[in-house]
Amino acid sequence: MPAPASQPDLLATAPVRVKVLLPLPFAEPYDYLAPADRLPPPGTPVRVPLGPRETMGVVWDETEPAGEPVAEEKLKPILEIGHDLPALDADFRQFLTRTARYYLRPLGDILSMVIRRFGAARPPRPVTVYSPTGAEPQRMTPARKAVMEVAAEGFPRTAADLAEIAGVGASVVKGLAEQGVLAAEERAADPALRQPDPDHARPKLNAEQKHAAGVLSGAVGQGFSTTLLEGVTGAGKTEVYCEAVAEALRQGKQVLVLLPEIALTQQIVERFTARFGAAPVQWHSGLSQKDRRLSYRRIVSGEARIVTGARSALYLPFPDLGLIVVDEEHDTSFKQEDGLHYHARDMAVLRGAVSRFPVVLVSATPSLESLRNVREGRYRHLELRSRFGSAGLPDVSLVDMRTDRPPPGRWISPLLETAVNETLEAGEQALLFLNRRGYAPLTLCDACGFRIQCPHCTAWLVEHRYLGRLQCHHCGYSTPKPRECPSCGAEDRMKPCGPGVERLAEEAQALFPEARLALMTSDLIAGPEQAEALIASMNRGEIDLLIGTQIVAKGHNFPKLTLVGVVDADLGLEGGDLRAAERTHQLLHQVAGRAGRADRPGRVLLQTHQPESPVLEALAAGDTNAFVEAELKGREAAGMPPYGRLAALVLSAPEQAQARDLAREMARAIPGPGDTDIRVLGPAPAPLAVVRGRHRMRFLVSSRSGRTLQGYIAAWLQAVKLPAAARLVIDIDPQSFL
DNA sequence: AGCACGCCGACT
DNA sequence: GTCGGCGTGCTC
Repeated sequence: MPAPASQPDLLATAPVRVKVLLPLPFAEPYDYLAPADRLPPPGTPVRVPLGPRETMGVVWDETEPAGEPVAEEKLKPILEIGHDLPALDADFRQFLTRTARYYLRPLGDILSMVIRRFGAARPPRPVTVYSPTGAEPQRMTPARKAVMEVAAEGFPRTAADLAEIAGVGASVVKGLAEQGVLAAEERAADPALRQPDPDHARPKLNAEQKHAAGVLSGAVGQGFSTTLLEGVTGAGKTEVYCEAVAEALRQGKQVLVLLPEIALTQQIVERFTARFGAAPVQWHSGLSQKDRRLSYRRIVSGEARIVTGARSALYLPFPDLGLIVVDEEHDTSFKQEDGLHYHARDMAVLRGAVSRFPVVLVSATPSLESLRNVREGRYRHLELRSRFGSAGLPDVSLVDMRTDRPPPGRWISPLLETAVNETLEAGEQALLFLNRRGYAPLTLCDACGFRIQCPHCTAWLVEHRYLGRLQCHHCGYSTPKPRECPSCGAEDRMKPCGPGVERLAEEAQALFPEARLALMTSDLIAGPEQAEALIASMNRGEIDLLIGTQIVAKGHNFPKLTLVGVVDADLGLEGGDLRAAERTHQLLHQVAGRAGRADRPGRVLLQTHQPESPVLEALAAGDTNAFVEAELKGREAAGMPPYGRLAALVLSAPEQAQARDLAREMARAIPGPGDTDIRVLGPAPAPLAVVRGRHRMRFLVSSRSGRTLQGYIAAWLQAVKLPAAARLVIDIDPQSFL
């Protein structure tokens, strides 16, 4: 806050125009005034007036004059420089600009991701802590004695802490301080961070790992490169990329390790702590506000040298970033699908390109995008074989559900049932995997056939029996399960239809009454600590049969697990999602990686109605290369990613007729065919035609040859004027088409 | 994103 | 006759 007296002084020299980018949906920065002799350089955070209010912004680079400059008399002065806020360096500003251009979003929207965090930069107010001076109190009372004993432990503590531990009132501490028995001292509330040591515990690497580690470390400090590090679970990928992390530390660089799921961070944190002798700084949505603020300050000050983070960590202004590792690079949760759509893996590569440092993508089952980039020579490729050799791979077999049929209303086939029994009798653990949350995905009236639908969306409501409610997995709507049919009024005729994990658990408990069973799903696990507790319990052998959704298939290692049953291996193959086959393959490969890590050979049973599908055949044969080869050929033939490109445009409006009419209007503005290979499909009702009461129409834009679509879409949209009630969401490289 | 300005229904 | 609904548009 500038002293009022200094205001006239600020404007004493002729003020000049400065570009300031605001965290609002504007593509261009606004002009403000700053004193010529104290010109804030680009990247400086500033507070500026905007209409009747104020907002934070960032001084931006001079841009190409977009048109008429704003009239001089409209310009307002910058109010304040954000002294304790992080400046955005030129590379980072360039990164934001490129992100905006790639995803066709106003630059200000991208900046808002950065500015949202500014609140965390303010240091906490210093606290007063007390430690003994060595002097004796004038009169020793029991209360004073208790305080002195706690203080003698040697850690400076706040008055409140001392009093609480000693079990006395805070006034006792104050009294001792006044007498000079305790010395007061101001302490910045951020404790010092223990720094990682690149040479703390260097692992023994085999020849292959050593080679890979050498290549990765050698790339650090040598400009931009992208390397795909591929290797099955247990092949030592983490140990290998940690050598590159160590090299970056030696060069004084910060390192960002991106992880797809909070559930995964705990074990990575432990491994990093063991390797470097200090815990990495974490950044993810599960942090408390206090921890997040602390992490933020450590990251933007450069104190944090190794940061493990979720995708949003990419948009933190690291002052010294010199390496990004994207672990589990194939994971679909790197693509943010709401609000700002961006793919953290792709943006990590962009970040490295802009700032000229290496990026390492790590996976047991790389995405087809990355594999193609390897084939085209854009990415380096390092492969690690399993240290157990191929003998460690589990035995995958298909269960044909058309012949090996479970009884009606059940989903565990006799073959799978037998296998589970054998496993449990041998004292080993089994896992049943079904990627469907809840009890039943559909509830219908067996009197009239009525199906319960979400009132706001076009999705069925999913029964969650432990909650006793029906829930919409798209908008979160939930309602108690009705006893009467909402349509015909028949009582007690609402029947669950199809399996969810909760129902599968019920079936399993009935089939295996002796088994100690645990259910692991994203909605039953409150946070990383709970996930960790469940994993630990599994490792201690307190669970015989684990039942779960996707969440169980993410990077855990259960040594006593020897059987995995995939209850519906077809699930991912339906629904017209172009990546379904790839996802199924990755998922099963990951699940397969769980089984039989130690001395026991693992078994995987895939229940399917399509045992002859090439995907399942390739999996049963354990032939990953065959799968990748076939899938890449198919994508190329279809002109689909990673060969072709896609973008989805979803137009939504409160009224169906309005959405339809506006979509037609947009369709009329579609640029003529010209000589391009770009095609527009639609408008069609989006797969989820109604979400949160808004009616959605979708266009799909595709280029078979892989030409970028951004220019085409931008030109198209320039010709369209939409009313305020309508919203248009552009999704470049959509993952799911919902 | 906010926030104001601006034209049509139920209230003192 | 006014208070207030949120549709449209502007903010350097």
